[in-house]
Amino acid sequence: MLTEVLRRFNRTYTQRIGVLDESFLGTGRPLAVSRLLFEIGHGGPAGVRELRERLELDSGHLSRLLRRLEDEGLVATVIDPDDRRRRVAVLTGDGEAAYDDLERRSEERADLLVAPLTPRQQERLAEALGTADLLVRAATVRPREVSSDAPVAREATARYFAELDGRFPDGFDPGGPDAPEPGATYVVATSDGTPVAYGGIRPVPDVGPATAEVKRMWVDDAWRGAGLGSRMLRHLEELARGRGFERVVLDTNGTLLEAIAMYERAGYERIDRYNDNPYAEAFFAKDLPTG
Amino acid sequence: MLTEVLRRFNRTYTQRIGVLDESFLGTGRPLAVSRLLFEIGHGGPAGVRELRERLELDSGHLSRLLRRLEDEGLVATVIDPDDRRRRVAVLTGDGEAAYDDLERRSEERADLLVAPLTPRQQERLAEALGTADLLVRAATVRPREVSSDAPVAREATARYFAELDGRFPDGFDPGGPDAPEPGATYVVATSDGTPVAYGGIRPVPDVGPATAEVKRMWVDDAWRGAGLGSRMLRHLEELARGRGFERVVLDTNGTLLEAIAMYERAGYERIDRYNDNPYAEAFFAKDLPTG
DNA sequence: CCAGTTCTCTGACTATAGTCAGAGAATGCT
DNA sequence: AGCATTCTCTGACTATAGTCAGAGAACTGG
Repeated sequence: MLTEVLRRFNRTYTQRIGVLDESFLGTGRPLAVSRLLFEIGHGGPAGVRELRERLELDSGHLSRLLRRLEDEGLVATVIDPDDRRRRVAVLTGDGEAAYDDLERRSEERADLLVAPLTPRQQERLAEALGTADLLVRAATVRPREVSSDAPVAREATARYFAELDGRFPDGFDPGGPDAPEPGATYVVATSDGTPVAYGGIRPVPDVGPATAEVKRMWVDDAWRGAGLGSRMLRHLEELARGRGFERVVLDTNGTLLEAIAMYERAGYERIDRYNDNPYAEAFFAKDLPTG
Repeated sequence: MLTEVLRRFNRTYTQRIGVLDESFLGTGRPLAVSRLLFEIGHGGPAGVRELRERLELDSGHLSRLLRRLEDEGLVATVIDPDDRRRRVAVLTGDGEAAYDDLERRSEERADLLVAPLTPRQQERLAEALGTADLLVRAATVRPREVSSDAPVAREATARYFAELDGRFPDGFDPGGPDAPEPGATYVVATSDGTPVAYGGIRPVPDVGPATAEVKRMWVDDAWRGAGLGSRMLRHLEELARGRGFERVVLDTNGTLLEAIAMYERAGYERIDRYNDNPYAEAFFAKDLPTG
């Protein structure tokens, strides 16, 4: 069913919306060059390496595209002072102008495309595309293990703490610097380089035999409702199981209602307090299926 | 707002869903060739002309692509007996197989893409994409005047009558062959060649001075809810206004509730019966703004 | 019947995309 | 210090996409 819809949409897309790419045309620049310009302009200065990965281009190819933008005076490449092998591309003044022009063109195209729709219908379209966007992005994100002091991990942790601080009535204080917990393993899911979901497990032998604790479960606000939390939780459970744990426990605060609902959906049962975490109000456990 | 969503989605699309096009790759054929094969396979034998229009290809380019498929033994082109300048492309046995292979590949890709989502989420995605698809298609459809004996007009009329026949408690009988009404003008909106909305106006001097009647308003079942009916109605009103009419009237059957609701939303008011159409139960009129 | 039009095809290109090997500088590791 | 690795770039290609003019056959409308 879905695949059919997807393919039908694919068709509609290439015929109708795909025209947006043509806004790249009419600028006198080929598509690949415009895309590169767009990518550099989008997130400020960008390392050549990163551009290559994001656009999935061959290094020779990218190099030539960059050269072309340089020749046009739209981009300047400078050597990265931290690693003098690397180069970083920055938009020049003309480059900014060309980027803005690109933005304007694609907005015009988009406006033109949806002009025949009523405001209400445009709203529905925006909502539908937003949902589809979220779900597709969520589907293409994969959790991966990460060291707790990797930049993404630090960023995820900071955002996790910030969210707790915002949601707890009296705020949240992590209490001292973020010390690595012994034996802990962290998992992060990223999209375009920024963390969107995070979580970890660590052994807690004093709570029970073969028991692990789920820590720091966090999902980016904008990504809620796409099942990332459940997937992350399942992933952590699998990870624990693979390391011989037979039971996972976790604690959480009473204000985190969605989280609690999610744990319950995932088969977690309430247990008694097993630690002295002042922020924890609810405690859960789940036996992992062996096999 | 919407344009932002659209553009964000555009990005997601090219990065994630667009990968579906890569299913064309791995077949050893370039994208354009595969797309052509897909297009020919999709709707049975296809005239070269139609293919050129649907794929928006240069005639030389298309000719070469076709030649390539012929050399591979996937397609045979035969002269159209109705017009010996034209040629029609048909899949051979091997072509059918290659087409099926293509279908299978793109389905696999789609499955893989959405595999991490739960069934519920896949449903939501399908619904969102379906809505977006409908609205985008509806937005890119434009009404155009058409002679009442053009094939699309005949098809639309037949489907209109068929629908009435299905919805009226005692069926519907157009009563004799479809005679052209004097002075009537018909408008059709097509998508990929098939009519999706239809309607017409004709002068009815005996009902009132400078008065036109809206006839045969019809919107394809699958396209309801995208505002096509209202757009068609507005288009007909504009047409009437342009021809000097100052008032439009119309009749309809009581079972066509959505239609009645639409007329009321559009500012139509109920009037007394003005004809002896046995199927008509409700009568409406609207004064056209002059200017 | 014939002048103009339509349709598809070929020839002759140009532009764009993409690939692969290897050079030269910088860095990391031991 | 020295060796392997990483990073970007150039050279040398091939493949794909897209354009334009014009030829030749077939149709159409007076």
